[in-house]
Amino acid sequence: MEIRIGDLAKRSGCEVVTIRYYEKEGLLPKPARSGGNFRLYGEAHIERLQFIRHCRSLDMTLSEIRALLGLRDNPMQDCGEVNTLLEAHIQQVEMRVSALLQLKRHLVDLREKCSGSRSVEACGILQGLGNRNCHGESATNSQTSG
Amino acid sequence: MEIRIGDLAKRSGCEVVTIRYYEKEGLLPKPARSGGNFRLYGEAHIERLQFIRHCRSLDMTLSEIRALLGLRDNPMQDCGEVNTLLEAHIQQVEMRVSALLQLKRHLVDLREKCSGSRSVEACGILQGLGNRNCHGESATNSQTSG
DNA sequence: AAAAACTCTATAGTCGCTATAGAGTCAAGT
DNA sequence: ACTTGACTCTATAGCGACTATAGAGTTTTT
Ligand SMILES: [Zn+2]
Ligand SMILES: [Zn+2]
Ligand SMILES: [Zn+2]
Ligand SMILES: [Zn+2]
Repeated sequence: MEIRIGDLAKRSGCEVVTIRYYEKEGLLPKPARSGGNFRLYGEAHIERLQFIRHCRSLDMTLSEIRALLGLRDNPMQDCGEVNTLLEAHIQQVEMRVSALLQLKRHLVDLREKCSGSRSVEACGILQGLGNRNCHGESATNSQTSG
Repeated sequence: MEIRIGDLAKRSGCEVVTIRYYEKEGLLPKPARSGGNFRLYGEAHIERLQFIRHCRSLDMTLSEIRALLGLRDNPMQDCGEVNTLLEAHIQQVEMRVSALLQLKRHLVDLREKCSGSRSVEACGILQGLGNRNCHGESATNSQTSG
């Protein structure tokens, strides 16, 4: 059961170049080669690539995935690290969600500011964007002394 | 009122290199130079950079910001485009939020799968990640025929 | 004058791919 | 055997929005 890179791409829903990229990044082990130097993949590669794609669909970074693969490759280990990693990832996602929601609220506020007037000059949106006190910059920026 | 790049950076809460980058990208006009070839900025630059940073804090891309600046530079125009751009941006943010929420739900489901067992091999999380049917791939992937 | 702090340009790196160029390989048709 | 076409190979550059570095020059402070 040896398939070529194109078939693997089809099976995994991932581009050929991406597969080669994963190989270069050390996520996929180097496969056997045919006489004509084509990559030949087996079941293990297929399954591993699906694992990677699954993790990617969950927005994990390649380095998170590398860590998970490393754990998977040593099945005798304690799975505590898996939990830790997943937990950290969930928190990252949560943080991004709340940041985006705050963002959206601000954007919607901004949208209200255009009273449907005509000129750009009078548009409340652009005025709002030009106003530095429009929304709190306290979160990221705490060094005001100088 | 001419300030140097470092002061502008402090005022705008943005790195020196980033300011130079904005200049190269055409978002900030080339400033005057001192005898020693240092950039010298005036009020207009400060205000414009604050506008840019404000937009960036709303996660707008530089090309969206470029468009807004272009509109702002021609104040007689109709502000309809401003609205359109903002509306599109809000929708993008909304889409990202819902994608992230779906993601989070999946991640939380996954987290439940680890029953606190010990070995990585038996960990439900890794098993879940290895299972291609774990979550619907119908959204992105519709070409199953071949 | 010397040291520290700032600025200059140019270049490469980040992440997770995507796109391109130019060459080689393979299977099918004639 | 020859050609066509689909596939694959390596190597390199580009995306976006920066960040980091090197090596030189300028200004300010001591
Ligand atoms: Zn308006
Ligand atoms: Zn604001
Ligand atoms: Zn577990
Ligand atoms: Zn899943």
